Amino acid sequence: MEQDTDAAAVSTSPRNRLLDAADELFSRDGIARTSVDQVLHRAHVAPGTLYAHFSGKDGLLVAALRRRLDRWDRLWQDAIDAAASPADKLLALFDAVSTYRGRYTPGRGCAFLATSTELPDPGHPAHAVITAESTLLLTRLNQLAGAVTTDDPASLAGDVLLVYDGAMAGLQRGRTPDPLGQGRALASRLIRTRIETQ
Amino acid sequence: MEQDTDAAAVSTSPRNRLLDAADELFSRDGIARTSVDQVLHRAHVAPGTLYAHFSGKDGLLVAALRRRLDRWDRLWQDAIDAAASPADKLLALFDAVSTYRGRYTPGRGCAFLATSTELPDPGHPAHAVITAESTLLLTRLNQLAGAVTTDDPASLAGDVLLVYDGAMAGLQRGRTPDPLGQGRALASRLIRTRIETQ
DNA sequence: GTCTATACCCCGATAGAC
DNA sequence: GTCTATCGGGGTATAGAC
Repeated sequence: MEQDTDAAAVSTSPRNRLLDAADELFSRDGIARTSVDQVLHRAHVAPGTLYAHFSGKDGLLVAALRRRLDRWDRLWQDAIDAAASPADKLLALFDAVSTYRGRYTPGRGCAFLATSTELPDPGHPAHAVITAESTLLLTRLNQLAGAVTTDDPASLAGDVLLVYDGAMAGLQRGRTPDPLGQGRALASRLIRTRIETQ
Repeated sequence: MEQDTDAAAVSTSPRNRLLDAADELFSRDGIARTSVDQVLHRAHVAPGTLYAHFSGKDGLLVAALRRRLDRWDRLWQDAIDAAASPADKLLALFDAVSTYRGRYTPGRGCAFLATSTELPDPGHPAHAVITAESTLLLTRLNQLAGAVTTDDPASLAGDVLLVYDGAMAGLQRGRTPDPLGQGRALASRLIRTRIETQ
């Protein structure tokens, strides 16, 4: 046995290997269906090591979500900074998702949407990170929409968020080939309409 | 003990009580986090009865999803028939969701999206019902879009599906108050734009 | 910090009387 | 069909040596 299921898993610290394994398996197979044993095996780590670094499965999940949100925050901001026009800065949301999925494990969709589905209890510790992601999306989209139009930017931000959520759900469902591209195209049209009619 | 957690649960057959309990608990707390014991207790039914009617927890889930899809199919079609214009028939999708949520247990969002998240394995028996829901949405939306515009109706149908998925994900996340109303409004604008520019 | 071994619990499913 | 009692298995978490 002892076959390497993940080649990169052995090159970093046990803590990082645990986060990598958790991130990938939770996203791919679901949280409840992924046992701690599977995570340990994939990370090449012993049980005690997990409980030395995290409070348990929940603690590992929260840490993985937090890392995911940090990475996403930075990557999205970089995409915004690289965009030239206000419209492109708003559309950078969709490009950033593509970049994220290319750089890290694509998974099956949005980990925050998936976690809020699997653990609907607002009292669960993961809920804090889920809420933080919502706050980040809402505040940043509102800022960016304000640079595109002065006529009810909150409404534009809400529309873009709705389309974004649709793309995330579309990735999860997998019934259409490219929900991200479709969402970007629709958002682009929405923005253009706003600019024209103001 | 022996307290009634659900008043209506005792008035129908054991099979229906099981379906009601499963539908509500799976949707509210998640499938994995809902134990068979909880379903049995809520349905006031003994273990053997469940396994006399269904193959097990999975079988119960599939049957509950199937009933959900049947109800949704009928209810949506009724809303379409009641609508006057082609545009309203396309928008009936969002009204039908509101009606469904009012008539049956609202739950936290879309059971098919939630199930595809919790059980991503395409080999799982629930996958057949999930696919059937996708097919129903796609085919019916394409038909309805064809009555609205002759210029690339598939694209309009795809946009409406994206907005619908966004509303479903929005219900799940619960970060904005009324994703369904917002989705209906956005879809209405998309349809109007198509009619004007053709 | 990391390993092997294991405790302890809950879950899904079944057995057998009625 | 419905009840009570229970079996077997896999789950999370911990203990104790190194």
